[in-house]
Amino acid sequence: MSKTNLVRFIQNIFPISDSKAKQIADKYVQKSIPKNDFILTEGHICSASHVIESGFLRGFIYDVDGNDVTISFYSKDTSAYDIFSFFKQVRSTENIQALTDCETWYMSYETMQESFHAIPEFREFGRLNLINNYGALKERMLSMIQETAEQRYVNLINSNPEILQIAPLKNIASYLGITDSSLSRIRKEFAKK
Amino acid sequence: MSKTNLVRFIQNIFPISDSKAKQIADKYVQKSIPKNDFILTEGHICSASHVIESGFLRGFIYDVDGNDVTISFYSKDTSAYDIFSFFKQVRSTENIQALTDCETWYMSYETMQESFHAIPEFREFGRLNLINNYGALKERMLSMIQETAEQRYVNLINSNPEILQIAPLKNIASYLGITDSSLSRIRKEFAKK
DNA sequence: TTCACTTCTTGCCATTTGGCAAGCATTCCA
DNA sequence: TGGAATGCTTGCCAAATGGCAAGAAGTGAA
Repeated sequence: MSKTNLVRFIQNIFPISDSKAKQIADKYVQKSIPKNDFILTEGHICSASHVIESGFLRGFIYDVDGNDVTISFYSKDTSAYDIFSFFKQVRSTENIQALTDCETWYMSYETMQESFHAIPEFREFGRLNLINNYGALKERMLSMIQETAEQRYVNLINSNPEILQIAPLKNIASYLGITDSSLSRIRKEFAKK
Repeated sequence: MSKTNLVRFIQNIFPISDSKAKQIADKYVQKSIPKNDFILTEGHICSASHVIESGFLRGFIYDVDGNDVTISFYSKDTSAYDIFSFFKQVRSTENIQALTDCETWYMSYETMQESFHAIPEFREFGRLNLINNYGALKERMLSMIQETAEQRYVNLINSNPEILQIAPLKNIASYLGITDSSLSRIRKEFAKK
């Protein structure tokens, strides 16, 4: 499979020459993930970062009452992994499962460490990627503080409409911080408008 | 003023030799910040990262309705700055203000870039610091999704009791994602227990 | 095809939180 | 020191959300 999208993904985060971007892209390995397969389960160290070529994955944890709580959705041109577990090489509390068949490009922790060392531009790419992820997480936390559930739902419609067609309602509800009953009602109200 | 705490702060994030830690600490410059002074105002690029030796600061934004929303509290042995604005050198939407007189160690963006380049251990320290901040933010977002306002309040009592004595109730309330009236009631209920 | 399972909706009611305003105490200045 | 501003509490009621359960519709597997 062509690494065109992967190269574009890299250059989108850190604008560098095609040749440098290709050199980085070469470190990634293709992988097919069948629907419902896990790329990470809780209690394990996250060993690889997956850049998604196609398909959707879902990250979730089990809360103290055993409820499945969706932490994040991963779609095309995002990286699916537990950042904290991966970079600190500690056990993850998170599960990441394919919602659909997926094609990804992955890189192991070891390869990433070596590549950080060998390719300064990759180091910078990695740093910017981290910062972008931090910024996105902060945005999301602010929306949890400031916005109503309905506003968060509308944001999700606008930013990631496909996921609403793919993930079951209860997953979307827990991602938004509400119950599936409430989301069902919000959706009904929103449809009226 | 002695850089003992600063050196310990560095080694706590990334265990390295005293001499390396001191070499990094040397890049930080002392600064006194009087109560109510701002170290960052919205619309400006965050130009420095402040490691707090003593005192408390508060980060906040104004939401669409002009309400003051507290994003974070900064206390001893944390860094006060807008990570995204600082590392990407873009305008911040955030304000950071001293809640009390503060003593800090700061480093400018330029010095940090030079030091990243010159000291590989500092680079690694910076990366770990970013990852720790990411992890803390993720924890906080999860608590917004999973926990009740009262649980979040109790968490704050346990993790940062001093801030409850220093920051006004409405700041703490918006930090927890609720109104000051609600927090006042939650506090009353909690006191009964 | 059938049967179990999942998904989604909805009704009922409880709980949590918000919005607003009044009242009181404290603090901060001029 | 007087007056304004700020901070906190509380009463009243509305709005948002949760918990639970029932039922309809869709899905998947033997």
